[in-house]
Parts: sequence; C-alpha cells; structure tokens
Amino acid sequence: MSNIIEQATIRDYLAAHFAQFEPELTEQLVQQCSLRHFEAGELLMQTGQYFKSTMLIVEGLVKLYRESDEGGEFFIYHLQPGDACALSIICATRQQKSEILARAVEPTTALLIPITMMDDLMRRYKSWYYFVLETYRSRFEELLMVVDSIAFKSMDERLEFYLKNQQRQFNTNELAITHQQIADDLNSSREVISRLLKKMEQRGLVSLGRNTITMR
Amino acid sequence: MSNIIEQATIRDYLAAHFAQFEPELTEQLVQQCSLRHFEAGELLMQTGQYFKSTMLIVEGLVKLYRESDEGGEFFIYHLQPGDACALSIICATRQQKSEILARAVEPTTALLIPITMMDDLMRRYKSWYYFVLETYRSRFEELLMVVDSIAFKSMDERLEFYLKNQQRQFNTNELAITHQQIADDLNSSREVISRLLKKMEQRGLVSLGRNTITMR
DNA sequence: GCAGGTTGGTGACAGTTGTCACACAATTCA
DNA sequence: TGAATTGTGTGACAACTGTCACCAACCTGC
Repeated sequence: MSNIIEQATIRDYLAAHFAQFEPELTEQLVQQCSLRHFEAGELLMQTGQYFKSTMLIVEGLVKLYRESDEGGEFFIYHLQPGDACALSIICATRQQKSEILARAVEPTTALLIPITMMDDLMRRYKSWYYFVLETYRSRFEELLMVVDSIAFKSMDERLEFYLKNQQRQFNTNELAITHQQIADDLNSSREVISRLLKKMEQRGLVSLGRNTITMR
Repeated sequence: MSNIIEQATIRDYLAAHFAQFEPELTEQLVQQCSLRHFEAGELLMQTGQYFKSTMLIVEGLVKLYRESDEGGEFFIYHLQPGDACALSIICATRQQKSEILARAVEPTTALLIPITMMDDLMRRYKSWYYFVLETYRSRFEELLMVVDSIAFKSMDERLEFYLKNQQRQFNTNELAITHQQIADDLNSSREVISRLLKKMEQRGLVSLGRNTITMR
C-alpha cells in the first residue's frame, strides 16, 4: 500500500495527533493507508462527489462550506490536524453523495482510509469507535451552533462570533483577512461588514487596518 | 427488565418499524429494554439534560427544537416511528449534555436502550452499526438543509419549504395549524407569516381558513 | 513614477422583516 | 346569550440588510 518512508511519516502523524488510538489500530492504519497532499486552495471534497475513502487530517487547515444554488458559499467550520471529516465517514460508508465543499486554506495532508476497512476498524477497535462517535457529536454540535447564530442572531452578533472563532482558530489577535472574505463566509456583502466593523472599532472592540483586524 | 406483555409489545413495534434488525438484535432489545410513554406536549429531552438511555421512537410524533438564549424555539425536524434521536445516541454514549429540546406532538412511545448496552450492540450487530451511522447521516443532512434555508433563503421561500414539509410529514393537504405556530417554528412573527400567506393565497398556492391552510 | 488592481469608507436608496396598534370574525364558555 | 379568548387582516413605521455609485488609500509590477 505505502512504502517504508511513507509508513514512518504516517506513524509520526498518528502519534502526534491521534495518540488515543490503540497501538494495533495505529499499526493497521500505517500498513494499509496512504497520505494525500492538497495545495492551498485545492478542494478535498465537492458537492455531489462520491468517496472511496474517509479522511483524517494530519497537517494543515481545511475550511468547510455549504454551497447555495446561486453559488454562495456559507462557511460552516474548520478542520485541523486530529479531526476527521464527519461527512466523509458517513458518505464513504454508505456510498452517498457529499453535500458540502471542503477547501484547504493551508497546504494540507490527509490520511486516506479505504472504506473497505471501516467495518473492521469499527468492530475491532474501541478507540476508533469512540473517535467516530465523538467526531459526529462535535460536528453535530458545531452545526447546531451555526444554526443558532443564523437563526437567532443579527449580523453584528454573527460578525463578533465569527471574529472570535477566527481568533481562537488561528490563536492570534491580528487577523489577516479582508472584509470581502468575511462577507463571503457569512453570506453577506462587503459594505455591510465594513460598516459593522467600523461600529465595532468605535466601540473599541477592534482596530482596523488594511488586511488586518486587531482584536482588543 | 420488562414483563411478558411489554416484551410482546416491544417485539411487535420492532417488527413494524425496525425490520432491518437481525433477529438476535431484536431479541436482545426485547429482553433488556423497556418502553416509555410520553403524553402530547411532554418533553422527551431538554437542553442541559444528561441521558442514561438512547431512544428509538416506536409510536407517535416528536418535534425537535433548538432553543435560543431569549427563549425562542427554532424547529429543526420531526422524529417518527423508525427514527432514533441522533443526539440521544451520542449524548448517552459520551455522557454529554443535550443541546436541543424534543417535545411529543402526539402521544408517543419510545424504546429506551440503556447506554451500557451500546458498546456491545455496536460491536455485535452489523444492522445496529449501520442503523446508527445512517441515523447520523440523515440527521446531519437534515440539519444542513435547515442551514441552507436560513442562510440562503428569504422568509417567503422558507415558509413554502416549511409548508411542503408539513404536507409531506402529515400526508395531507389540509394543514391544521395557526399562523402563530408557524411563526414560532420559523422564529418569525405572526404578522409576517400572515402577510406572506396572504400573498401565497393571491398567487393561488394555498387557500386560508381559520386554523387551516389548504395546499394547492 | 505611473497604471491598474485591490481594499476600504460612505451616502443614498430599496426591499424585507419585526413591531405596534387596532379591527374584526370565529370559537369557547360561563 | 353575552363575554372572553383565540385567530386573522392590515396599515404605519422603524431597523436591518443588500445594492449601487463613487471615491480614496494602498499595493504591485512595469
């Protein structure tokens, strides 16, 4: 399946981000799975696609979107090393179409697990079974948070929520992002975001620069 | 766990709505689980609650909501016989808090499966494992549909979508529902819904009566 | 330095949605 | 039967959001 060097790399990645896996599980993944690299901007998944593998993220950063009929892209959540794509697990298992768009925002490496292994892993390894359940639970909850924010909150609250998430995700107060990108992620328009950001600046919550928003 | 009469009832329910379960799985559920009845209006689940069991709906109809901080209730989807509460599976397994509100809209009966059985069922029965995965997949997709509708659609489109769902769910063109109930489910206000319904009536899509909306 | 693209600021305006006020009809119940 | 309750219709208005138009500041490549 994979050569000796790749096997060593996989072993390192699993040790770094999936330390909860049993040694036998880790070794089976090392032996039978392979790595795939994605450049920044490349799609890991697009609407309507079928899967032959499920993916564990071992390096980089992935952004998940929901696509509208008119081409709008609504940001859902990030995937980072240690995460699995919940949908790729289900879709791979059931051979269903995917319903979302996943795009690497940084150069990203994923471990591909053939669907043919899924039943066996699920049955054999408790840590895998818990990992899958935990993946569903956390993604389901993130999706519920998204529903909350768009169902109950106005744009200014959603913007604050978004900025705080970015701050946490990238672990910095200096967000390198344009107003247009934010507008796209929130399915709004640039002018609205600019106006709201100005108000936030007046309230002392942020300071604005070209391509940067500094959280206070 | 349960007496002979209840066991026979459970066996009938499982045969009716969970025919895909292996005979041994069915028998184990019959032997080790119990039924619980909920009156119309009663809560099966509330935000912040912990679970000791996961639930399969065997009779009735349940409505799932997301609650806002200010007390708004946003309708997510229905559960009917043959469905499991995806969240109760995860929350029960991981002993996490539930994040949603489930209310019986008709008298409802649920089969309670103690969390202590979950690992064993998952490992032993392929039909159970597939059932759980399929439950996640379909609920995840329904949640994505909800996100779609509130992220990309305006209130009139959401209203049409809602009415069509009700029509399908209750399998009738005569919906017995008030404008206020719709407004609550969509987190809008009664006047807005009344206005939009009037417009739909003028377009010939529905006819309106007191407590009834007839789909055309 | 300059041309052209990118990013952000701002005013004007329209459409949608939420809210208030009130009227009226249907239903329930004492 | 009369009164209270519930459900619906509607106009006025405000707030929010999206769109258009345009400008200014900044950056990049030549």
